[in-house]
Amino acid sequence: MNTEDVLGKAPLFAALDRESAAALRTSITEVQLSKGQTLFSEGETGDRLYVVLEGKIKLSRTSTDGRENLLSVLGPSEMFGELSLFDPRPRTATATALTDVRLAGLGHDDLRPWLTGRPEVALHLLRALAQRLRRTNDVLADLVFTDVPGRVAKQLLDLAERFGTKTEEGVRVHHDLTQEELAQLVGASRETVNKALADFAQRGWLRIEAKAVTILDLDRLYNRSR
Amino acid sequence: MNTEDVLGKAPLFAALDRESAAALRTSITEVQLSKGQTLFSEGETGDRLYVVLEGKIKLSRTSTDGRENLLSVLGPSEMFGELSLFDPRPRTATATALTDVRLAGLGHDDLRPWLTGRPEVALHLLRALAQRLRRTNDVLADLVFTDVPGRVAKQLLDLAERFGTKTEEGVRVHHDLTQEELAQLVGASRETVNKALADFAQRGWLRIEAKAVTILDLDRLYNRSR
DNA sequence: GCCTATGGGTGGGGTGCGTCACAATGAGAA
DNA sequence: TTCTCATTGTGACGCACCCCACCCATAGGC
Repeated sequence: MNTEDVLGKAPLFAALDRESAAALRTSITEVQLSKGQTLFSEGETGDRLYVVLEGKIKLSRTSTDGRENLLSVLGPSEMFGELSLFDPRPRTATATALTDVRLAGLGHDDLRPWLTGRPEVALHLLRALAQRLRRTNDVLADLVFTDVPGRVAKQLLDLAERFGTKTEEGVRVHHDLTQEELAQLVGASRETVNKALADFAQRGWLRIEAKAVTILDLDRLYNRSR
Repeated sequence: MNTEDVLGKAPLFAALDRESAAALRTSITEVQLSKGQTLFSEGETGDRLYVVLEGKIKLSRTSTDGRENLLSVLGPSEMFGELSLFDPRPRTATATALTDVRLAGLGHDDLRPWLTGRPEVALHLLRALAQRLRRTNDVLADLVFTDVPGRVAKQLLDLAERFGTKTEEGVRVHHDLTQEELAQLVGASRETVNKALADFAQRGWLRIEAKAVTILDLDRLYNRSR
C-alpha cells in the first residue's frame, strides 16, 4: 500500500479533502527506524505525533522498579505520540520499532494552523481520543475480571483483526511480538502466557509460529476470551 | 462555591473569556439528582456531557456476568459523559449519584457551534482527553504492578488531593464511598480492601470513618502506595 | 563448522487475594 | 424504642498466577 492510502486512513487525514490533505502532507517529515531502535523515550519532552506508514511500533512504560508493560502495538495508519502534542508534558511512554518501520511525523507547529482553521480536524481527533479512552477502559475492566488465558485470547483476536490475513486454515496473525512482549501486553508473566498458548495449541485452536500464530478455531478462542 | 466559579474551572469553560462563557451558559440545562439516582446507563444512546456543580457522581461499568467496576468518582468542576458526544456511540458507563448532586448538562447541538467556531475550545477539550488518557494508563500500570494495599493507598491519596480538607490531625477525606465501592474502584474484593484499611488504621496511618477516612500520616501512606 | 545469545517450553513451590461464611455494628423506618 | 437492611469486620480455604530453575531450539556472529 502506498503512503497516500495509508495516511488517508489515519483520523488526522480522514477529516480532510484531497487538496487539504496534500497541503498538510508537505509539513510531514518521514522517519525510518530499523527493528529495535527507539523513537522516543519516557520522560523526554516532545511535541510530535506520528502515523505508522509501514511496519510496527510498540509503546511501553517502565515502572519504578524496572518492570515493563506494553500499552499497545501499532501498525499502518495508526497514530501515536499525540498526547504530548495536545497536552504539553513529557512523554509517558517509550516508542520502539518492532520491525523496520517507516513513520510520518508532524510537529505541534505544523499541526496548529490546521487545528485552529479546520474545525473538522479537531473533531476527528476528539473522536479518535474518545475511542481510545473507551478501548483503554475495556482493557482495564479485562484486567480486573478476566484471567490470563482469557486476556491472551482476547489480545490475539484483537491482533488478528488488525494484522491478520485469511488463509485456508484460518487466520494467520504475524504480530512480531516475542512471548515476553505479549505477556507485557496482557499484564502477565511470560511463563503463564506460554502455558496459555500451549494449552490453546493443544486444543487445536491455534498453531504457534515464530512471532506469529495461526488461529484455527476462531469461535472457540472467542468463547474462551469472554 | 457558586455555579459560575465551579463551571469556570471545567476545561470546557476555562477556554473562554467571560462573555463567551456567559453565552455558552445559556445553553446549559441544570439537572438535580438525589443520592442513588442514575443519570444514564450503559448501553443507552446519549449525546450530552455534564459538569458536576455540587456533589459527587460515580461512573461504573458492569461486566457480562454482572460484576461491577468503578471507572471514577467525580466532584465539582469535573466533566463526564463527553465520550458519547465526540464519538456517537451508546454510553459505555453508568452514571449514578453518590450524594445529592447538581449538574450542568450540555447537548451535542449546543456545543457544536462552539467547537467549530472557537478553536481554543476544541484544543482545551483535546488536552482534557489527553490528560485523562494518561491517567487511565497510569491506573492500568498500577493494576499490573501494584498489590491491593498499594492501590488502596494510592486511591486514598488521589481522593485526598481532590476532596480532602486539612484538619489539625491530618487530611479528612469524605469520599462518600462504601468499602464495596472503594473495592470496585481499585479492582479488588471488598474483604481485601477492608483488611488493607484495617491494617493502615492499625499502623496509625489513618482513621476509618463513615464513608470517609482521616489520613494521619501522609508520608507513610505515600510510601506504601509506590 | 562452533559458540553465544535470544527466545521458547515446562515443572514445582509459595503466596496474594478471591470466595465463602458468619458475626458485629450502625442507620433508617415504623 | 425496636426491627430490618446495609455495611463493616474477620477468619479459613483454595487456587491462579508469579517467581525460580532448568533445558531445548534456533539464529546470527566469527
